[in-house]
Amino acid sequence: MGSMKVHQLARGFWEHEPSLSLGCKRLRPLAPKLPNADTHSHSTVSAFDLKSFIRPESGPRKLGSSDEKRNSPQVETHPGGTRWNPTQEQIGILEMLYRGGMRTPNAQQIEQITAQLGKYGKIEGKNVFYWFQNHKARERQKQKRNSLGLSHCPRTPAASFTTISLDSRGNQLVAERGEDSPYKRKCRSWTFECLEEDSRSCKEEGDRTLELFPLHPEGR
Amino acid sequence: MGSMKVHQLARGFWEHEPSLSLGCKRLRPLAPKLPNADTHSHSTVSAFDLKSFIRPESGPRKLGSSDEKRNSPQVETHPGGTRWNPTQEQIGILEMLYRGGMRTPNAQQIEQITAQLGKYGKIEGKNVFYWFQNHKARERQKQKRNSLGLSHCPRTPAASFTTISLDSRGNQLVAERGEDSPYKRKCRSWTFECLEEDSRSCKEEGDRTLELFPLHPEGR
DNA sequence: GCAAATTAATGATTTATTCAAG
DNA sequence: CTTGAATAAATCATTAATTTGC
Repeated sequence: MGSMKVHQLARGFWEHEPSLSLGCKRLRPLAPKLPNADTHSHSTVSAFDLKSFIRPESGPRKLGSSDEKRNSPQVETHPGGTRWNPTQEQIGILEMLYRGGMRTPNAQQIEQITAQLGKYGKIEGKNVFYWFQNHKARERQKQKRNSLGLSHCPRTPAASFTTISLDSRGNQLVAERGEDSPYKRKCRSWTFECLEEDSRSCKEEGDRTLELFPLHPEGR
Repeated sequence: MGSMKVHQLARGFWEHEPSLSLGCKRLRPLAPKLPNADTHSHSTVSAFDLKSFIRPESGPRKLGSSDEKRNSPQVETHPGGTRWNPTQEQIGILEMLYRGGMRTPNAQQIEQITAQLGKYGKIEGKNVFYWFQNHKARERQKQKRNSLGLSHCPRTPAASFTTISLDSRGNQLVAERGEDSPYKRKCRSWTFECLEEDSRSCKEEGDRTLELFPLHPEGR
């Protein structure tokens, strides 16, 4: 939960290259526009709240104590807690789900999976998200590579959707593939969180939460 | 607060295809695709504190009264409120920051920006995130297109990093570009949330909030 | 002058790549 | 070398602009 600390030294800053080889995509018309129209409108939806949990504490350094539930038998270390280090059970369940047909779990599913897997070790929703993302991509690559020798790719059996649930008693996760129905919907909303951990800022006080703007009460 | 409802009918489900034409891009399907639906599940959990704001109520329909600030002169409608529709002020500030050099704000910066822009209209952190993502990408495209006629691309002046801050008194956002430091760090953590809103469910009572899981009290 | 029909922008997602920790 | 993490490119989907037919 909370505090995850990912640090990464940014490389240049992805200014990838100027490569002119853009190809043949479709160039979108993209005429310049000049919207400046008058004040536009507005608002729409939502707003949620992003909880600003930025837990100031947690020195950038070692810590490794923050987790409460670390009981997992797993050896893993993740001392400084840098990146998720899945336990066997976690991987097993994920693979099971994948084999069951799950490819891109929606937010709710991710939540559930995360909760389940959390019993076996530290994990966050994004880890699950990424896992599926990566696993899917890598399986595809692998298959593509293999297909060079094979005739035509078998194509994954199902294009249907999968819902996970669990048996009421066993606390078992169950992935069932459903047929496609008329609508599919997916939404996800994110809350950004970051514990900053700059080399310099870490010695500062938490974070200033001052009001940046004059505070137009009214707003648009 | 809370309550955001994003609904969107998903298209198939990106099961992209094994399309053999990997060499070239994939052309826009263009064909209508029929969405399918799914029943999903759900429950909540969450590893973090995500407040399970899934407010059952709030019919998908009109509402449109929720905003307090609706006095905007704009004609607007944003009835169902689907996607963020930035106001002029918001765009202006974002562009200012962009011109100031900000390209990929980190989570804290996003929070601050969001808080500020929220004064001018409804907005969420992800909108800010996406805005920068899109704006950056599109500026790049534009430049690339232009560079065809020009000699060499000027390349954006700085690859350095930008931090926003605000002057302690003025409540002004200030974007300052810093030189690159040895470390750059960026982390973001997401909280997944989803309120389902199926075409059918909308006429139903809110949403099923069944507990899929046994509810292991412990959950990580 | 409006409002449906088109088109241009652009918000939101997904996929492909890249980077680096272990 | 494997694979978690993160960014950028490619797409998709909606909304605002515009255009067009009454």
